[in-house]
Amino acid sequence: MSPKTQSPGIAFRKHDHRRCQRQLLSEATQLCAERNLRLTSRRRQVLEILLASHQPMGAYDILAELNRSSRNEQIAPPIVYRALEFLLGEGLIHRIESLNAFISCAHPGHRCGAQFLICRDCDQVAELEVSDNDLLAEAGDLGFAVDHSVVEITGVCAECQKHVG
Amino acid sequence: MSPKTQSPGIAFRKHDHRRCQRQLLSEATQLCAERNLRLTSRRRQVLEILLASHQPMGAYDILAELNRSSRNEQIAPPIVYRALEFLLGEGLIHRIESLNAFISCAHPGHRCGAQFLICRDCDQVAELEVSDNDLLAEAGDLGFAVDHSVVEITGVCAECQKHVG
DNA sequence: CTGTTAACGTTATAATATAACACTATGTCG
DNA sequence: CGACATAGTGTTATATTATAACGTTAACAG
Ligand SMILES: [Zn+2]
Ligand SMILES: [Zn+2]
Ligand SMILES: [Zn+2]
Ligand SMILES: [Zn+2]
Repeated sequence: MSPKTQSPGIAFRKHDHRRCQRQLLSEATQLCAERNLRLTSRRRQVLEILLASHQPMGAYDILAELNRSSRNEQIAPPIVYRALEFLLGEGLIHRIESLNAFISCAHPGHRCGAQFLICRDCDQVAELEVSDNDLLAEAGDLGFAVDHSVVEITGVCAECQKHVG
Repeated sequence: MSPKTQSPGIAFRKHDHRRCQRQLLSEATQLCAERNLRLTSRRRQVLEILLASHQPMGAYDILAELNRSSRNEQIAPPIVYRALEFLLGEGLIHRIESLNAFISCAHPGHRCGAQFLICRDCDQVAELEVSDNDLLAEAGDLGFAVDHSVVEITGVCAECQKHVG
């Protein structure tokens, strides 16, 4: 049996992230093996950068991180974007459209889109996994065949609401 | 009594768009009057460009359109972005994050975010107005104070599904 | 008018993303 | 093994989207 995925909203709760990180990387490795795909070192490198936190990162932040760790090579944007493209395609990461940023997936494997809560105070982002019935029903009524959905809710997280008062 | 707004999914149905356009522009004018805001000629110009269709347009497409219509001035990006910012703020248009594009709002006034169906075949975009209970419930459970929500569903519209088979 | 502010115009530049093409690693088959 | 096909990588240049900064003009209140 494969390891358990993270519960919704993990980023907003204290947890043993070291463990979380290891688990997600191992799930990714396994998933690529099952699908007969190559999680090359570049791809893993980019995934690991994103797995280091539950924060979203811009492509150029990732690029900078790559260039920091790997001395004496100068890595260029296409390398990052290609790795991101692969990881997106396999549902190992997500793109946050409203931030032009990328974030590691909290429960890899689902390719159909996720939902995010984005705190505009602390910039933390939590991935949910809600079945989005109301919307899908409406789409269905109009005969629309859903492919991918982007749901990004901006606001203030519980923690930050306390600190404002 | 103010004029009726468009029903959900208007862009996917045949309708008298000339009328639709006039109505939305008049609603916008009225709404700005009520709010004591200036719908200046630049702002109206940009709104009219977006009202010309129910299609999303990139900022630079709008810019090109401005430069086409107004001979002998060369308009620059900030002008467009500022008009867009105003229109967004008043809920007269929306930003489609996953397309980096802007679209006229089908029922102006609601500032809290909308839902879109985006056909990847014909590029048409329909605005819905669904109360998004499942998501808001989950956000509520986590104590998250919602501010703005982005919902963009990509797929194939009913019409395009026919033409594929 | 005259001071105050909002909107506009202009220039330059930042931030994000991709096209195009050459090179290298990986695996297949004779 | 060695030739081939293909997927992945590296490199350069450039496209696309968006904003900073600052001066000018228009609108409006006193
Ligand atoms: Zn974690
Ligand atoms: Zn927060
Ligand atoms: Zn219409
Ligand atoms: Zn369509």
